[in-house]
Amino acid sequence: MPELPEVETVRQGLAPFLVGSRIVRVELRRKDLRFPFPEHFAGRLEGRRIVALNRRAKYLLAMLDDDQVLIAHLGMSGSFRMEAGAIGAFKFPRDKNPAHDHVVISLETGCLTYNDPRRFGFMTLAATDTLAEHPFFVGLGVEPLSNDFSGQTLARLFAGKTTSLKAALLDQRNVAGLGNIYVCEALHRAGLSPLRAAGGLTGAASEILARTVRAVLREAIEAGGSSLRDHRQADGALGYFQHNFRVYDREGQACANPDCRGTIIRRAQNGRSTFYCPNCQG
DNA sequence: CTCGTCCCCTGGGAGC
DNA sequence: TGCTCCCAGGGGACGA
Repeated sequence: MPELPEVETVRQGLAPFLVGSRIVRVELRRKDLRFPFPEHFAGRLEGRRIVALNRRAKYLLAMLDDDQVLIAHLGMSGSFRMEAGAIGAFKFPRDKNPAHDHVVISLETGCLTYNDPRRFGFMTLAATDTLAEHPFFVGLGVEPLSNDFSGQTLARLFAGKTTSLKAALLDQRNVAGLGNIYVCEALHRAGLSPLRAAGGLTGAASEILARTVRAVLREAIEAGGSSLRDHRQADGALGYFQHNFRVYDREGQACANPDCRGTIIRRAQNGRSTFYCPNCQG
């Protein structure tokens, strides 16, 4: 699911409701998601005020007023939904208990529900000042929308690597936040074959690739992300970047590049589907 | 290092 | 309708 643009869309949608709001009650409807919830999870959240809502790679980070961070990862199918309402006025999802609503967080500003059919997502708590050393974050690569990301960065990261461009971009230790969709889309826009060795990139190609990665992420965020099955914006609205896919899930269709008469193909790389145009991606 | 494979889990779609 | 099989925005463990 959720790659960087979807997580960022969720962050932007939730921030107006969460930042400055106090957590009133936390209801856990099971003892675990991908991992067990930490000890006293609900109790450690209740009464806390959220002072900022940040994102690192595909992680959402709710900074709390006691210098703890609520870390949330959406896995493949996780989503948050915010139902705004004054305190006392919002309703805990009462009668209906939708099968995959696993966490319900009541705030002064409304009700935040975490839904995750496949339960590959998770939530945990960490101390703010140790976040950089936390196992989830210590090995994470560069943020592709930060000033640290450039063609030079890519060239340095990929130098000497024999692995494919596809695998190198998907590896969160290099660039953090890209997933299968946006790697495929960026490589197509850059005119680069996903099969090429990452270490063989020229300086010019690195620049183009860095630019297209940023462009495709920015456009996707602008579009509210890509809604395939599970992704929703925080208010429940669908993202619409999936209509702008040029290769992802377009096997057998004509290449979207107007100068190209190729046909999109799908092939497995590192156990995941890669979509690309063998004609214009060299 | 890099690869393939299997795993976590549920659901949707294709094909029979 | 129903069954089986394959596939899915992620990530990690393990062995070759």
